[in-house]
Amino acid sequence: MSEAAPRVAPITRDGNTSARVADAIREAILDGTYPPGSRLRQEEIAGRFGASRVPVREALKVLEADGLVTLVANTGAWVSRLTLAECEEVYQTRERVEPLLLRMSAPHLDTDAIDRLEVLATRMAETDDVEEFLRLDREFHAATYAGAETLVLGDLVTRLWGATQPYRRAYTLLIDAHRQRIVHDEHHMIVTALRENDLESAERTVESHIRRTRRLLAAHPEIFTDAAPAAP
Amino acid sequence: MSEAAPRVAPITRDGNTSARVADAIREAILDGTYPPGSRLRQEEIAGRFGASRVPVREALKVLEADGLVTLVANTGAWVSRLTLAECEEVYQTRERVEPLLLRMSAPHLDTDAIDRLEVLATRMAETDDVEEFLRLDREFHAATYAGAETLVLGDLVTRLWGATQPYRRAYTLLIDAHRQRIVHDEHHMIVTALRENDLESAERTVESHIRRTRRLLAAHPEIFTDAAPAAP
DNA sequence: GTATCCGTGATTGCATCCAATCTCAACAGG
DNA sequence: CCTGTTGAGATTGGATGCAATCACGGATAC
Repeated sequence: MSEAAPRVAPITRDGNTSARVADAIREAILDGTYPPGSRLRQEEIAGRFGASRVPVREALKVLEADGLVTLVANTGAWVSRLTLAECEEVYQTRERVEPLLLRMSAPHLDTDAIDRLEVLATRMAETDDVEEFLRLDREFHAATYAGAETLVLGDLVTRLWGATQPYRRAYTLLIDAHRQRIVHDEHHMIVTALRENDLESAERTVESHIRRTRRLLAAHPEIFTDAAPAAP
Repeated sequence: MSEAAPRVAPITRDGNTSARVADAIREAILDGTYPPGSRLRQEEIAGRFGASRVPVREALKVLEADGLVTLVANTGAWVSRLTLAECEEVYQTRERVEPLLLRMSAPHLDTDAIDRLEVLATRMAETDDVEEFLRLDREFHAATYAGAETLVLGDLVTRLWGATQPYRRAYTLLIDAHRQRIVHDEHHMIVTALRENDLESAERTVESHIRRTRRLLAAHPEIFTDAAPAAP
């Protein structure tokens, strides 16, 4: 490893080092610290967390199942890179699945929760910072789904969001998305539909919200052709 | 462990022991060898495969991400057991996602492939053996999706099938599903829709095919209350 | 100048060993 | 008779070390 990375976490012996490592790597991928195509070396990561390579390997396996990391036997691990086609596939899947999750969540959202959604939607329209926009966007949609008492579907949607996060960031940087009024209109439409308990309308709105993003991504294939050391 | 389990596989050193172990455990869960709720001991599995516990643990992590195994830190691993509500959730997800996968697959299925589908559907209607019925059913639907050149959606559907496989088996045993004419009618309807390149009809048919199964499962909650040593 | 073939260093995969934690049954107390 | 506690055994979690494999640069042939 090139430089002596400082230990990010103190030594804990709580019996789930690999889970901590997985969460930290996931976080680093989602916040852009590890961009798509970058190599993940076991020893470097292990050093960074004051752990051995065993829990790191387990974490990488988990992240591979999450679709965030691509492993090649005897060769190494890279942060997954999606092609445009794969990204569209994920978005199409989201178009089908997120309306369902919203439908399951809606009945359990009380007035307070919906008020908070409105606040988030408004703050999102006002911020100029891309990272904050992304964070609020994620938080908003997560909050719309928070009522769902699901075991598998919530995890699935989280995974789908995670897989496309780097491209959402690139696209937001490119498009200046917070300026696109339609995005915020859609968010407020979702809030209204939830307030009025109109599940049909809520479902249709998220669906077209996602579809619109997919089509915009498809209109900017250059996002997917950035050069960087990558796995095949 | 009670008896010395024979080595199932010869010693290979191809650099992916953990993948082999994961596949084998998955297989064992899907074919009912390890029923839901049964405990998976690392050492026993390691012995069975002539491997050490390290690759076994990696395999268990992967299977946990697949939803097939439930891990509890410092305690152990169990084959996942779904509640009726969770199972319905998975089925509802499948109702949304599989039509999409079929739509993506259909254009790439040639006449030969569709002929083979018809053969599978017919054989399924003729068999009396539950295990064979399950195998053919799985094979039929997998074949309808085989045209899809997807990276994530195919895996997702495979996962969803895997998570519900034990309950599909229990339900088939209970219901004598191969006698239910509607099942085979639906299969043939899918074949016909594919032959006529009618994507809308194909989508709607798989959707109701899955929905019907979900409702039948919901009508037999006793499937989910079998007593067995289980994780909380 | 280009393509092919090693050989060395770096990196991964796995087995073994030790520490930490949980399970479970026997036991003491109410 | 029931409940809470405790200690031995079983089981998991993680660190270290070694063998296998791969990446990559230099040398050689054409």
